[in-house]
Amino acid sequence: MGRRASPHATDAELEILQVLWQHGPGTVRQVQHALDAIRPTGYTTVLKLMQIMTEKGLVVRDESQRAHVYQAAVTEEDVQQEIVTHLLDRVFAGSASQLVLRALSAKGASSNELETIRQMLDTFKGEDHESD
Amino acid sequence: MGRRASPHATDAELEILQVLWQHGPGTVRQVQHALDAIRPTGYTTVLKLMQIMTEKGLVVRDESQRAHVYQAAVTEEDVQQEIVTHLLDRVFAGSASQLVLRALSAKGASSNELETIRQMLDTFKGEDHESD
DNA sequence: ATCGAAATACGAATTTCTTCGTTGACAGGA
DNA sequence: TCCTGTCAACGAAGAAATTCGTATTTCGAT
Repeated sequence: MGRRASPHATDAELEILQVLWQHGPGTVRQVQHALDAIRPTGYTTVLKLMQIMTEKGLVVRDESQRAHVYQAAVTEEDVQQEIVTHLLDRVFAGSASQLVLRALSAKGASSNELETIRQMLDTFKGEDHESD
Repeated sequence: MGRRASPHATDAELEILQVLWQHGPGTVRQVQHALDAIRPTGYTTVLKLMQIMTEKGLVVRDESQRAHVYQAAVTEEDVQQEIVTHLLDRVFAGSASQLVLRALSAKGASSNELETIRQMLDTFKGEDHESD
């Protein structure tokens, strides 16, 4: 049958969204250049993707210029949240600590990052308190 | 055109792997019952998936019995690690702390879980030292 | 006004994912 | 033995994803 019940962005779409999130609004050409720097990517391929993303509502475009300017229509936060929620269900059986463990060992997080995470923990401890 | 060795387990495949990880080796019927309890799932659907997973090397099967017994051929750890690594690249631009943040807010982690995570942080601080 | 570069639109070809119907094999009981 | 229920095998159908070739439009420079 079809794909996911919830409108997930695909891998290729996520790559494009990352470019838009990091560099702000841009033309197809600009996005294609950014992607091509990482991996050979054709112009029409990127164009087609971005047209589909427009239909899906993942991006919006300003057609007032000859080279249309595209902009992310979903926030980085929302997309990240959705994917992580889905991931917890499907791969981690709901265990957030398992996920965190994998995230840490995935890249040998720096002390800097560890400190950032520690502060987040404190924040959460203050906000949300429920015993098990 | 064979299927790639062990690229990415799909969503449906991950559901099956979870059952095998949690309950150990089982027949198609057993897995189908487990999945059906969560969501209506046909027998032949599960069978087909597990046949494909065998080709991909995600599971192995013992055919000595009439009802073949399937077993996960990849560990939960490896699959989780692979997916998180991919996710960091594609959605979090390498920021582990961002991923952790989303994981925490995804389910309002319990104090119990927060404590577990805190301990993991200490472990990592001891193991890996970089900046700061 | 014309030519050429650059951009968009269109759609085809290919692959993968997911679901499920059908068929044939096989084992145990009446 | 023959019937019945269970199982694996096979393939097909439909949707989505991905890539890219070709046609068309448009802007600006000559």
